[in-house]
Amino acid sequence: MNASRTARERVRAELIREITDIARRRLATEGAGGLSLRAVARDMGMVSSAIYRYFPSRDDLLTALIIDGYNAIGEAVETADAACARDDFTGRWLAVCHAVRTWALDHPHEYALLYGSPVPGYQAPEDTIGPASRDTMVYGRIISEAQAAGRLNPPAMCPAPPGLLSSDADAVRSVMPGVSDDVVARGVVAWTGLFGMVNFELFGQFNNVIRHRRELFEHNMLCLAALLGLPA
Amino acid sequence: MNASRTARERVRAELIREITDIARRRLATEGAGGLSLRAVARDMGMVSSAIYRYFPSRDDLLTALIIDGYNAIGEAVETADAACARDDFTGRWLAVCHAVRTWALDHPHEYALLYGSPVPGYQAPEDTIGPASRDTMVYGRIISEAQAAGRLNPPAMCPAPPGLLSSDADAVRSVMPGVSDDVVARGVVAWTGLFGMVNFELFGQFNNVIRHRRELFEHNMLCLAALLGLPA
DNA sequence: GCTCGTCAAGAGCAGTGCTCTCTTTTTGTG
DNA sequence: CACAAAAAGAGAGCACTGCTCTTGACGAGC
Repeated sequence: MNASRTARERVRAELIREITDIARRRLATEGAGGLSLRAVARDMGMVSSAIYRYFPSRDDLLTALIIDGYNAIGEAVETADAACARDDFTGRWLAVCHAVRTWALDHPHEYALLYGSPVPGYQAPEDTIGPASRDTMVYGRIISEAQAAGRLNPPAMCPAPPGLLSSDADAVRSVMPGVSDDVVARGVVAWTGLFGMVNFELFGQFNNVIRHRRELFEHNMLCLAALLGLPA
Repeated sequence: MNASRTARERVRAELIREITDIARRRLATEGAGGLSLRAVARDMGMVSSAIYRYFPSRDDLLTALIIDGYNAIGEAVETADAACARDDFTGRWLAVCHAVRTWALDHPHEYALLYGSPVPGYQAPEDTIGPASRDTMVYGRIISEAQAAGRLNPPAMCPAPPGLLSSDADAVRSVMPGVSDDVVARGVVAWTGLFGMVNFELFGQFNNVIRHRRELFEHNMLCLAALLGLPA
């Protein structure tokens, strides 16, 4: 009986996988707003109402895609980091930056779903926050390990962070242990700077202005690395 | 005849203004995806088809809102900058940062329309690129004037920008004349860093992590000011 | 006064998310 | 093996969307 129940479960899981695959493909061509359950159903030769057996609403399908997306970019970042020498902290940071940018360029609509404007009327459920931090955890580990190795020497240029921020710094330190409030703040600058750069490129703010985007990106990420105090 | 034609034109212009006002109000509550011409028409006691006399398509209405939005944030940035002493370059930068952030928090959906993911299926027409750079021009002027006043002393920490980037730097220098390639690159870092920070706050990446957002924002913008070489 | 352009109004098309009912298929159990 | 229960598919239907087309009224210029 366990096997038979698994049989049904298996075809169900298979269908769910197929639905998300088709939805992802449609997402890539039409964008998040053009994602329609009816169209997905049509693509699989299913009647529109049947799809509600698998995803009770459009938002649930969206949630599945978001979780998959976070896991995909998280995995991309993890493998990029893993390919570097452990003590090449700047190289690891740069690899993470390029992994984020490359994944974003390869999956623009999925990236927009994760880091762009929230889909109107859609509220991200709790299930997304776990996968959502996979990439950030890799980043935090790099900083922490650089700190622990004594290779993190942030140049004295930023003002001291206001003491008010130490409680927030504690929260950040859960993914980036062992660093000072100052490094936490710089860490947020670099991390948001990375995504700010990717957003500008992807969302069109660089159109007709910046042509050598990869080069500028890499150079700017090195600037942020210097701000972080990673070795040159 | 000129007066009468003007009379007609006047009521037409008045209606267009009313439509965009209502659309903006709906945008604020429903978001870009929920912007519906029929709903706007209903709000003004108009039959849905009549609205197409004024905006031939939903995208045209969106374009109008985008242009208005760029002008609004541009104006906010301009007045914030104008309120500062001309030679307080760091203060002007900080004022610009806060103006962007405050405007974004006050008009989240409009901001998302401008700096968030592009609306699927919507292609921004040429008319938007002028107003789109109002805020950037203020920013560029601050950097240029600081440079001209000899108050821009970027700390030696970034690597030299690759020569490949000098053509892109020329393009950027059209809004930020008189600065080196190095300053151009740092300028892009700071500008994208500003919007990266605002995006993270607005799009939810700081949820459950950062509580003192204004304080962290200001501190981080000061870090970026230091990276730019603005006086402390 | 008549014509012509502008506008409001309505019907209609194709599409959407989602719900309901009805039927078929599959499954675990007496 | 037969049968009730659970799950899935199919279809109709509701209220909504953007957009088009036609019809009829109104006002300005010849």
